[in-house]
Amino acid sequence: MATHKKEVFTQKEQELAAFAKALSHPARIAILKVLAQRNECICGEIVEILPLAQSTVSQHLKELKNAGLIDGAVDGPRSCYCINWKAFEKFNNEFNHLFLHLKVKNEKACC
Amino acid sequence: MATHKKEVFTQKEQELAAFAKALSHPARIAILKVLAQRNECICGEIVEILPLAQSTVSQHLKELKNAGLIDGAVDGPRSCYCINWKAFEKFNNEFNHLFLHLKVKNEKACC
DNA sequence: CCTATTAATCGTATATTTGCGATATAAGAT
DNA sequence: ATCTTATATCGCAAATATACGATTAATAGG
Repeated sequence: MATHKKEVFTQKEQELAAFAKALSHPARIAILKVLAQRNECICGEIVEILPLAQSTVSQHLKELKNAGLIDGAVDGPRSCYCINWKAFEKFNNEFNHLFLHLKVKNEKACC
Repeated sequence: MATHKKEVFTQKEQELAAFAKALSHPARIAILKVLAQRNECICGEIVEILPLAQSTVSQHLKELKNAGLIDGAVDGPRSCYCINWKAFEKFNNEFNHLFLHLKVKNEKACC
């Protein structure tokens, strides 16, 4: 009946899942790649590069921004986005912390 | 009208997005934590630990398995799962490769 | 003020995800 | 063979996500 019992899980679990969710669509990966490659912040350029409608790109940007992975600023009539590297570092750290240090403990697979 | 234009993106982008999607739910993060902490492979224990129905847990396990993040083996009347560390390493490497080495290039934020 | 440009938002259609109970399956125990 | 235990799968309901066109908002330039 009910959907999404997210509240039941820990803060960390929800946070990590939220990060991962932001990365869970190829379009958003592609957007991040564009933002990472250009030193300048882009906006409508992304629309030209990706085979998606302007409104769709805008929506993906919004999700990335909500997740904290990018920053956005209004620059006159256009918008300027760039990657929030600190957030990426945090995600990477949390990810490594959660799993990779446990790897040493039980490297041997059991199945 | 049409949904999901995933095909339009590169193999790498789709692959990374698929990994991220597998991690994009707190329940799956929690399952992976349990699997990582126990040296032995678990199965129904997860159902007892998580506040989810057996069928729901089974479905999450299936998704993790499909994504290649865990391995599963039938052990008599029960099933045995464990983390596929190689897949995790691959995910981590791809992730770092895509973004973190670009960080050096343009550390200075622009927004 | 009017117009063009750029981006955000709204409305809508469709697809996917999530969750659960019920049922099926498979193997060990009796 | 039957019963029990442990999982997977099916079918369904509700929630989300994805994509797009159309519209709105905001600004720069004339």
